Amino acid sequence: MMKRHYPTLAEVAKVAGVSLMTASRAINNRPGVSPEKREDILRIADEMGYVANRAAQKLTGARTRIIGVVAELHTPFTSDLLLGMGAVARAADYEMLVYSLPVCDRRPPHSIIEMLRQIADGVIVILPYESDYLESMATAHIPVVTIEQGIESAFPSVTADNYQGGCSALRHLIELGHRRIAFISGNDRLTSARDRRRAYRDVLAQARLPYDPALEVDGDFLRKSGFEAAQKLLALDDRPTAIFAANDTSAYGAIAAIREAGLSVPGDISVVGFDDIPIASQLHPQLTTIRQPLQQMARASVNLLLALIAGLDAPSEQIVLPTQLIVRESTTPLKAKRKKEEAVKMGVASVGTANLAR
Amino acid sequence: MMKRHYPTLAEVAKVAGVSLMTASRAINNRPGVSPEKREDILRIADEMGYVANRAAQKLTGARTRIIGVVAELHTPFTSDLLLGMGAVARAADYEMLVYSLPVCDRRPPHSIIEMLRQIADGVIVILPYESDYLESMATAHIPVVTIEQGIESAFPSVTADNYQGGCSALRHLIELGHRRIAFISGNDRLTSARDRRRAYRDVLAQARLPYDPALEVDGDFLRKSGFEAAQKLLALDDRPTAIFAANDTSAYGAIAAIREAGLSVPGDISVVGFDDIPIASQLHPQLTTIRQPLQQMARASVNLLLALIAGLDAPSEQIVLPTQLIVRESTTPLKAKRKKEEAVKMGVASVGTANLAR
DNA sequence: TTGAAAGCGCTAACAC
DNA sequence: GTGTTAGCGCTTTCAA
Repeated sequence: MMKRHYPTLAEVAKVAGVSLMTASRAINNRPGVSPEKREDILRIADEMGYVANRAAQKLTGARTRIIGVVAELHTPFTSDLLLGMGAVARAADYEMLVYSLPVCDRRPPHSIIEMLRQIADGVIVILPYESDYLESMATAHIPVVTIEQGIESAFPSVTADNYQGGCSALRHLIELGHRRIAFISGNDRLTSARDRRRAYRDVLAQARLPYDPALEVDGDFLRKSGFEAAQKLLALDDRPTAIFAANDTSAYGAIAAIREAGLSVPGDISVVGFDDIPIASQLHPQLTTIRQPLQQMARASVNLLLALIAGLDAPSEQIVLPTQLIVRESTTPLKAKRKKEEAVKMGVASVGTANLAR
Repeated sequence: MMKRHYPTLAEVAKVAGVSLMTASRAINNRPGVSPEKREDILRIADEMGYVANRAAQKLTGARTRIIGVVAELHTPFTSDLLLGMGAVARAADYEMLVYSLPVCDRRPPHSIIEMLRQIADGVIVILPYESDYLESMATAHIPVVTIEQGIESAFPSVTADNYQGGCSALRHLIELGHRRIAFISGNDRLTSARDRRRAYRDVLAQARLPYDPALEVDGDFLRKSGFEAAQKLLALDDRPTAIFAANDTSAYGAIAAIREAGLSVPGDISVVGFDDIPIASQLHPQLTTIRQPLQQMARASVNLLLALIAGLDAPSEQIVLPTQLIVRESTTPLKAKRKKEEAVKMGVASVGTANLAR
């Protein structure tokens, strides 16, 4: 079952009756080989099942046509991003290998990139939440593109327009008539989180709505933090009628807390998330959210990296891609709620509570 | 910012005033170096930031201490498996690189494994649903371990005990008093799916319950198939009181269909899934399911592979790991439902079912 | 258009 | 203990 080994280029050359170099040129589609010989060599290589040894290629300083990716696999849309990147890479005749970044036990990014450097032609780093990453990467000897980091990155980077997305989310709520709108923040170590927070404050100001610090609760992008943040908000005397959560995961945490308190989404409180994770369209309620342009981010990052590899020494380029508001079930005009409240206050309880119960 | 290059072993040796080989031995922790020199060399290597070049190591036939993994990243618990495998690998001082298998555009597994062979010391393949995979892998020149494939694999493999898990799921429902239990199957090209189906039939037979083909609906592990399968089941004259879905994703699809029909889970129909995907404990209702021993599978597969790499030529070993029934909210005793039905039917009591309800 | 030689960074096998 | 030699599979350089 285990053949002795795969054929080497020398063996292919021998069978084809040419020198090593001619075979190399033919296979790498380089000039300097007569058409007949080239065809011959390619056929024989194929028959023999020849596969170029990338370790050997790399050693000589040549390209391996592999790109490396560093990513935290457990993060919700990482796999979508990776799938997209893989497709783009393959279309360019590149392979992609992923280094799975562990959550806690993290080794110096430096050494990971160094390992990938020995294999790949370039590296894309999908930055983790916890990020003292960039500093340690500074001396990479290989083209690097980062994703998910804002303008601060010293590397060429690709990111979603988090600020614009946050603005869309908030404007959507305001257009629905909401005035008391809360914000559940993400981990502010990430520029994406900071941009979303900034959008919240800016749009409130633009709309001349009062800014109430009690409505801005700290979170960390995780479900649990969304749950707890919502509990805090629900405990307020004058609780919000809408919540903008910094990401979908914490939005669903908030929804769970709202329901546990006997309230409904969007009946009592509208919720907007951010990211449009896959299950956002499947869970009940389907979540109104801001879609990250994952496919475009994947495409842009790979293309940028390939350009760097090709030697187009793009100066620290920052690509920012637009987001999209996706309106689903978790938001509703304030009007409905107003009416309901009025009904309750007027003592016409039966209708209102019947609705609430459902 | 870009230093010219990382130091090579020769350079370290030169600085340390020893020969290349002495440096190599010291760094690889091999015998044949005096303690003082060894310490010296290690210190200098560290100071110079030396990192062994794995491409070069691989070329000489030595170990790279990298394991390769082939996996479909979008499959629900793949990332958990990968996280676990990564942790185990790192604990053994191995790194792990993942090849993301595209969903459709698939290239010959052969060539993927061949690529990994040039980099890694061994490969773990998490088999995809669509699987004409194994044949094409047959000539791998490198240790290979497969996950998620049953006994048929020609390779050493690690798998969850799907049959036993299916039995637990069904017995749980029977113990709750259910007699009309439906099954929504998975993709039968996978042994895991076939084993779960077999468990369904066997336990029904063991419990002397009638087998009704109408209650066994084909699915493919996807949410949509669960949804549609449940719709078929709900359309039956005598619809089931419980459903065993071949995986959690299709179980949630079924739950969505049940709710859409105005029924409740578990009030009207109990549902058991399989896998215990992360959100199974977070969605409403929290899903009763069979937990795959992912951490153990991760551990076992890596350890098995490392053993093969170490030359312990384990004959095609098949490791089967036990699953665990996790009882949550989506299942409930039939009793409750029976009472409701009795009320509806205005007192048409059935002695036999009362006994069964226990 | 072709081929021979040198060497990428490392290790296994053999000297000393 | 230590160093020297050869070579892994390939590409780059240079010569024919």
